[in-house]
Amino acid sequence: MSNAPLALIAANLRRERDRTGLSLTEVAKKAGVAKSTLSQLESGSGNPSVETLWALAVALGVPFSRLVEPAVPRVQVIRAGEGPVIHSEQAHYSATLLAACRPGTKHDLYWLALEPGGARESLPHVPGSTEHMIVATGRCLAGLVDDPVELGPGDYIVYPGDAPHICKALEPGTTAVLVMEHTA
Amino acid sequence: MSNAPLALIAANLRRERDRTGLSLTEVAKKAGVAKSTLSQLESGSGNPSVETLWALAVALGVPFSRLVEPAVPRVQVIRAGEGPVIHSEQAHYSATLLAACRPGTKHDLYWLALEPGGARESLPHVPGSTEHMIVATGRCLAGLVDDPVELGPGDYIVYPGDAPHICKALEPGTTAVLVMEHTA
DNA sequence: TCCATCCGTTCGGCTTGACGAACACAGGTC
DNA sequence: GACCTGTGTTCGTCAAGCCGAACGGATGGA
Repeated sequence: MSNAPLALIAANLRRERDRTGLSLTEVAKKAGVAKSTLSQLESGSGNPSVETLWALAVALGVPFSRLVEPAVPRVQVIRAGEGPVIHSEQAHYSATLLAACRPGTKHDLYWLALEPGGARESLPHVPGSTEHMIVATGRCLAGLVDDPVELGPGDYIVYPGDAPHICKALEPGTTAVLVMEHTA
Repeated sequence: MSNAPLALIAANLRRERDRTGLSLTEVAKKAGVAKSTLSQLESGSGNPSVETLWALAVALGVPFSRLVEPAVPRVQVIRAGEGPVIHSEQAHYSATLLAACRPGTKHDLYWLALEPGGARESLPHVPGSTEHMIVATGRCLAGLVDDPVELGPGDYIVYPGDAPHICKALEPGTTAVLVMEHTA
């Protein structure tokens, strides 16, 4: 979240336009903005209005945020038990980080291995974050602290990550995938 | 991706400011913009420049895109076998959509149930997309068509979604979580 | 009641983004 | 060579965003 998104926007506009293979003139016409405006934006001068940038995003066929945020990466495999184990506070669970939230992406990916006994109770973290959990094997209790839900294999739950939530295994060998989505 | 983000921005600004509990005056001062400007923006009139909106996003402690895109939900559970099955071309596999890529988010979440026999070979889809797969149960062959990798429970793989890739069960009852990340 | 202090809104001004036209340049075609 | 059509750039003009100040309203002491 740098303080000067203008250069970033310039680079993004250029990159996306290159991707489509369209000319500056074509994109400008398609978006309904003056080509002079687009030219200035791609050169890094100028502070576009939201409407202008929006029109360009539509013309380029990309989501708005693609023009305002950094770019991104190929094939990688992490074998079970190989990845960096992030938390392991109690012996009752471990979380392996599979994919960290690189700049440009908006989610972390964890593999959870849970054992009955301790409840993993998380305090709210980053405001605006959302957690998605899919149970792979076993059974567990998950969701908000004041309204947990029992889940089995293949079950899926979403809940706000910025509210107190819980995750507690009901069977030995319970595993799950956790997608931590950062909207903030 | 409506064509009039102004009303959306207005609502988002108001909502985020309410969340912080700050007054209009405070936020404006913190962001370094005139409170008159913020007032107009929250009332839906006005088409802010990127810099202005950026400053407000920083002041509110939210990512830029949070102000430009629709809001999100709360707790939701999809039981195994309940969600909409998106593809089921061959009897050899089914994909259940758990979380669709809502505007503002950047990934789809699928639960895959695979049976040996057919190979699910996907043509490249959206340029710039990336797929993350974690095997829940069973074994399968996944990755790029010309260099597949054998995976077991808990194994994780990332690969570009815009290249030809494959997913083929090696055991009956193979299940996996698929995160389709849209960077474009 | 009066005053103080906050809230958010509405009002002129200055600044700046967006536009269209004119511009310089490159690659074809005759 | 002259000519046209495309590229992307740089100008001057106009509209609009942004600003600060002045405003009406709500609250809370003294």
